[in-house]
Amino acid sequence: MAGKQSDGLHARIHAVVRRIPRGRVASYGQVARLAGLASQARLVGYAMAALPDGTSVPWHRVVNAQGRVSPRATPGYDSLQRALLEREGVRFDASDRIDLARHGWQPRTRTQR
DNA sequence: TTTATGGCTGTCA
DNA sequence: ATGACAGCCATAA
Repeated sequence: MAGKQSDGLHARIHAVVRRIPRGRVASYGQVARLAGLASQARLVGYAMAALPDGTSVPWHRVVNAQGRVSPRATPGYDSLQRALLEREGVRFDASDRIDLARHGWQPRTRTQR
């Protein structure tokens, strides 16, 4: 294991984010929880921020618990995220909000439980 | 090493 | 519904 511990952490987060289907969104907390990092939603955000430009990780499918695109430090990226989501068919509310009940990613079929 | 901040979340007023 | 506080921990200076 010549790697660093953070590699596994990031890999785990990336794996979860990668599992988000197109046209769907997940919250940081949800991703964190699925990655085994319960209550560490921030780390997910940092892991996303650390992603390279040409990443294959659909970071734009990750939004906050309010179903909105979090205002990032870099201006322009927020609109980019929204554009990418709209491009996938995700609709935004008049308050720039996403209907999580409709576009929210559900890794488990809750209807059966 | 310490300090400060951050692509968050949940609870309380 | 909105606004303020605290908690979790990685990354940067």
